[in-house]
Amino acid sequence: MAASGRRNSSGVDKQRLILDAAIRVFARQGFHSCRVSDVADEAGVAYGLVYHYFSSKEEILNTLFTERWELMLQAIVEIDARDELSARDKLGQVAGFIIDSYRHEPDLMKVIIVEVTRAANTFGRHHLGKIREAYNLIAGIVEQARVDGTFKSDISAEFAAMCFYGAIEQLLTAWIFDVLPKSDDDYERSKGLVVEAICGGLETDTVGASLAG
Amino acid sequence: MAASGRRNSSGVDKQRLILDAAIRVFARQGFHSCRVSDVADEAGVAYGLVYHYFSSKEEILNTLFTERWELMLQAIVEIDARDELSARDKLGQVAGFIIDSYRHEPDLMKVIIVEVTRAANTFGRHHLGKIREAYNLIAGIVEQARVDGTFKSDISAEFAAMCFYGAIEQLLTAWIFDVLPKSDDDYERSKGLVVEAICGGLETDTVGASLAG
Amino acid sequence: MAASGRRNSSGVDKQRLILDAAIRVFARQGFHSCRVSDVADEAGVAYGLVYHYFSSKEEILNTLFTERWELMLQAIVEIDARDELSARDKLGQVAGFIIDSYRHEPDLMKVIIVEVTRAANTFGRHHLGKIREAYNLIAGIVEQARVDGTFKSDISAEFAAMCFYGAIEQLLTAWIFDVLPKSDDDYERSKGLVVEAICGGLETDTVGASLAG
Amino acid sequence: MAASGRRNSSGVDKQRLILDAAIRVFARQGFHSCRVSDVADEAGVAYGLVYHYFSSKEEILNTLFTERWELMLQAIVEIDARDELSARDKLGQVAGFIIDSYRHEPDLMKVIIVEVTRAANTFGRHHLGKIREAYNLIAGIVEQARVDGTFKSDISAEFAAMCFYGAIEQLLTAWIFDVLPKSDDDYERSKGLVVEAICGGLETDTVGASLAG
DNA sequence: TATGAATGAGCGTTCATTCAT
DNA sequence: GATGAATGAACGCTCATTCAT
Repeated sequence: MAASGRRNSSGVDKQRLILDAAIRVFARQGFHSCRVSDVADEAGVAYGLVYHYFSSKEEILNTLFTERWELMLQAIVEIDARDELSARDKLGQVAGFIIDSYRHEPDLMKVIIVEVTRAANTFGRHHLGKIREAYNLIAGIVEQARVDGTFKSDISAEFAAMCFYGAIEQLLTAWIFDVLPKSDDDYERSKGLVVEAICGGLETDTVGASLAG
Repeated sequence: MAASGRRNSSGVDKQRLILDAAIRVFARQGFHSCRVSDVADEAGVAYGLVYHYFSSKEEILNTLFTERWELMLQAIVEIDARDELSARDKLGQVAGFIIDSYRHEPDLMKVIIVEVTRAANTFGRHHLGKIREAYNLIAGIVEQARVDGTFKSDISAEFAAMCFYGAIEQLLTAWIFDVLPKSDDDYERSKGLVVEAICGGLETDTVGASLAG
Repeated sequence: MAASGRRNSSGVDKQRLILDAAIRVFARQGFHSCRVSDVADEAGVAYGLVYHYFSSKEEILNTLFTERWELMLQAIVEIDARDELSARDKLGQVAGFIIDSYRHEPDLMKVIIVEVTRAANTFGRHHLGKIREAYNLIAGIVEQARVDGTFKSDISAEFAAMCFYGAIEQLLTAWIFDVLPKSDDDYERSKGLVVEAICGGLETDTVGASLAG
Repeated sequence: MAASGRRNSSGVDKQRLILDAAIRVFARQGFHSCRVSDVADEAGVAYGLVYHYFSSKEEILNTLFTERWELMLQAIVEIDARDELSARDKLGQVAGFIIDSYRHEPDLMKVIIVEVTRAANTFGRHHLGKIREAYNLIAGIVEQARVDGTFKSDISAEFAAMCFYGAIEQLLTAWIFDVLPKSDDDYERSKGLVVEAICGGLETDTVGASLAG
């Protein structure tokens, strides 16, 4: 329980202190626009200590991303393992997990989305493998539903996963940059709505709608 | 026709030359990882000349974005004006326009997406207004369908626009970074599929599906 | 004649300016103990201009070394080509060239000896090939004399070259660090003495001396 | 015998451990290119301990140099005291001592030569006094021979000492950097050859040779 | 227009040294 | 003695931008 993180006499885990400070600074100023000294100042530690714990500024970001992304991958795996859930419900749980992550740690999620997953040609590049794992897990959920006939078979699972993931990431981005309103209620309702939009479609379920397809 | 672009004695529009070189260089190396001299070299001009036509490296990117984004906004406006089209068809035309843009000018679209719309806390920030215009136009199409009853009213138009735009941008991002296959056929089919996924939903149109919503 | 060195409007070759400043600064403070800004200040140019002409601080030193060492190699080759000279006379010319180099450009020679040829495990390492060329040229002169019987055959040419070069370099080092006196007369007399010491030996030419060998 | 070096409970003299580790690390990486922690790692101690025994990284090198150089000075003094030896024999003993030092402790001698005696404008500077003592002792041997007529009087003792010392140091440097071959036989023969070269001269003892002087 | 020499602020990183435990 | 976390000054290098020609 008191496992990770060295703890010095003052009971503070300086490495954690630096990581948390980095979250705030990266979220506020952006990874490229901040200096290592900004992180050190925010953490209240000396400049060099950052390099005692991390080999570079990049490694701080890598650590933040990996820590959190791994949690998400685990969560999706666990959700996918619950056989009692339908594909739609599984996707709903996934959306819920991601949206809750943003609710509880908006700065961290902002950093991960803005500086890593959406920064596809800089940091995202290094983590594309891990990012794809998430796509693949989502695609797996879709694929199962295609096989059992609840999802349309003419839309490939990979394609569907992109639409689903893209919609959620756009949602978070919209919150991050104040393009969509964000009350507790907005967050809660969004969990269901994003799944309704992607799984059920925007169209009302009329005969006309299905014919128009 | 001979509208924009000064033409010097040698008949070459150096400004255009620089812009086109910038597209290739930004796409290849990324905006932050390239130097102004890389762009100048690619264009075959002295790098001082870049500053004759553009006030800064950023202004090159701004110009590229604005040029293209304006075209897209116009296209959406025109699509939206065609009263004979259903909302789904309008969205299909929008998706088609964006996908074709990528097909015909992948480097330019890569730059716009990777360096501007997805770089929300650097360049995207400066263009958020213009980007929102696109969101709003799409939302307008959705809103019309909500009013006439073809689209679900419990999903707000703004929310739906995010899902739709996010799905398409994710699709292009996947192509850009080779996460999804990209043959001519893939491009063509995707136009219909992305609309089918978002408007019609991933689920098959069974009674069960509508009950599950 | 006006060949090397770009010349700007003010008629000054800034690259040369920087090289000459570097000679003074490196000689005064040592390569490792000076900053690039010290060189720039000494040259009276902006910091960045140093990097306009040289890719790194090291390249400045490399350039200084290579320029001068090449001259020396050429000189030795030319001396060696003069068939009318005996081996001793050739070595005398070589010693004379090196000693004159120090007389006329003590700072440059100090830098070359202290920072390159004697810094065998840092810069000397990179130039060992060129340094060996000098050893080999000297060994070539000795070898010729071994063949014609004027030099002892039991001392290999390579070994002899080391003794000769080592003695001269030590001599210059002694001058550099004020261990030996250095008047114009000292310099002139040294040219003959170092050859006399190495070729003729320290011992007087008595029967006893040869028996003692 | 149990003189220097504290011994702790575990029977290990940590100071000696650090010094020996430093010899290996300095020889392998060079003094400037290694960190204090490299030395500590090599010694298997925490790097804070290095500062318990030495006031600075430099003091480690100073200690290594001083220890060894003092031994050499003592040896030369003892050799010089042996009245039964000729000057040439004394110089032969000195050369033998230095060459044997390198044979038995090549790393230590490499460090002393490369990092101190040849690094004249950094560490050599601090030890110039001690280094000069060696020059002077050698010069003393030569001077004695000049007085008794066995050595040429027109070559000053100080000058001769430089030639002799320079030749030997160059020889060791050549071995250190693999410029000359180094078998046991090479080492043994070199002892006599270096003296033969400097005292007897490279030239064969012909009348011509003495006339040429 | 066109060139590229010249400028200089800015930043990531290293590492010797200190010190609380 | 022994540890290694903590400090912070120092420096090489980049590159957008300016400007004289």
